[in-house]
Amino acid sequence: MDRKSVAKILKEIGTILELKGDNPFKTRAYYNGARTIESLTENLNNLVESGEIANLRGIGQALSDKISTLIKTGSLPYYDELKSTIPSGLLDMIKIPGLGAKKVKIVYDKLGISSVGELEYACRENRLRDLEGFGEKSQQNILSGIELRKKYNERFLYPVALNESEKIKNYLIQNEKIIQLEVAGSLRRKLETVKDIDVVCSCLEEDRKEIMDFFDSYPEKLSTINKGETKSTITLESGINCDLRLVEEDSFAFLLHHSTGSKEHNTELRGYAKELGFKMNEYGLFSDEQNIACTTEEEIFEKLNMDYIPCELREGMGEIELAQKKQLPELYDGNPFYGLFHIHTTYSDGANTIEEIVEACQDLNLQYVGICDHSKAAFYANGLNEERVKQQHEEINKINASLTNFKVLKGIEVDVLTDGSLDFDDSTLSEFDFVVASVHSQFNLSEDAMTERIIKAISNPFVTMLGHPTGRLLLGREPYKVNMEKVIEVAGKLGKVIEINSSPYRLDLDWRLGKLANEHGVKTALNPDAHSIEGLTDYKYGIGIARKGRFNKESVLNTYNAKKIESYFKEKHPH
DNA sequence: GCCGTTTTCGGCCCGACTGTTTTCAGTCG
Repeated sequence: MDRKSVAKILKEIGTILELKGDNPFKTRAYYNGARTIESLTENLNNLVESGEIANLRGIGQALSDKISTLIKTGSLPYYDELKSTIPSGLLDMIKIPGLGAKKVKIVYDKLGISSVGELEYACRENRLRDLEGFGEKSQQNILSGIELRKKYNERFLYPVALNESEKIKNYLIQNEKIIQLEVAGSLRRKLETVKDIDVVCSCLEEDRKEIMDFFDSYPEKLSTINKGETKSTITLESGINCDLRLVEEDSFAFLLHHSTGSKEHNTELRGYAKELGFKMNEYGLFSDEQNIACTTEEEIFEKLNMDYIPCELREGMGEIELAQKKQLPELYDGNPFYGLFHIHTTYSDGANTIEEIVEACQDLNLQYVGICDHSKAAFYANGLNEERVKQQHEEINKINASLTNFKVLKGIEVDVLTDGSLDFDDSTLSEFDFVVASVHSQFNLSEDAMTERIIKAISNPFVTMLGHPTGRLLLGREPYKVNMEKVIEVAGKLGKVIEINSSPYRLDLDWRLGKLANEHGVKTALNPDAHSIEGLTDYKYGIGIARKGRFNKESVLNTYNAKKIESYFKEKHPH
């Protein structure tokens, strides 16, 4: 059993305990344990084997026993028994907005409802309305929650949410009563998918009502979820919820921090502040009844005697401890950025010619571009055979001869076949400046087979980079099963690059593995995997992910200037 | 269930809003 499955089971135990009305702190202990396991970079099997598992923060005797049982036997009697005490549908019901453990329990106990379908039916028959603690409104809210869930599947791609946030920002800044305004939340953390948009503002107390009315009159509003004096939520026509919170100027930095951090980051930081004798909330930092003024987030961290934590890191994944020790890594900030790799052209499935791509890259002030069309196994994408590779190289030679201060690099996105071999032989591969190896078929192998397949592919001396390592399509397709820990380890040993595929549909390498990649000295490249000129600038999404993954400037290949990248590839090229 | 430089018990982050109540529980972030 793998790390993710263990985490999922622990989380589910937490939810079931919550449904059964068990001690809320016990419930939380399971959630915390799940999170710890989920964000592990060490191999879980090894930790269990050595017994170190019990030393992890948040994992005590009980949890370490259960995790060990899961790892060793693949199942957990405690979990199975617990699960058999409640219908599985309750676990779905709890995901509906407005329904928590307590209310699900009431609905189940009083009406015998044990699935979302039954719940919807009961709402339509007005059977929830008369339950204690429920009413007309809650019945209606649950019903629209079910509808919305069906329609929008809960999360949105980063650029979709970003676009919506910019529109609402442009709308709100027209209101002159607003003093400061920022978009916070997971958008500001540059998370790959986003559930809602959090906007924070400062204003005078007497202007709150007017601003909230203005927010509620947003032309692209679909409906109002709640509307208070300092906090309101609306649903946009696109289906995304948007929160607005208002505070006075003195509290703005605190609210901005509060609304930016993940729940876990905030919980941990407040706990730490408390250890130092402070109380911290979205309004300020307090020592006894004394208010400690901060006008920027930088000052807040300073007052807490820790490094400033960049937004992208505020996930509650160990950044607070590092900041306390003043050991936060220096993150790549997008500068310098000299060139792109992994660009498709009309030779395979791209929309633009090499020349058009070159021109667009020059407009972006880049020094080089790596052309990477598909290889012959990708017949669906008009992949290149050996003959057309030659043609393309001749064309690139001509273009290069005509260019000053810009270089076209010869790359290829070569298909990794089922057995891990590549669909060009070494003599063809040797013609390229660099080679990206990607899996495009046979996603359903076992984890072992897939891991072996990918490791074999990157072990080919001509392969420079691994392309989209898990094949996931965000909100669309699950990653294929692969032991990325092993892949990263091998990539580190062999000096192979793992791309951060920067297409907003992929953002793969997952940033959660960045820490491990760094530990193994693996470099990355922010590859837009562009299939048109418009896609070239997708690399900017990769910058956010690289920061979340804690990559520094030196670990990002795009920071190499033309001269340096050419000599890097030459050095890596087997002779 | 976890944790400990006030350690083996008694804490465990904190506040806004809603819908239901008639002072608050539940949910959410």
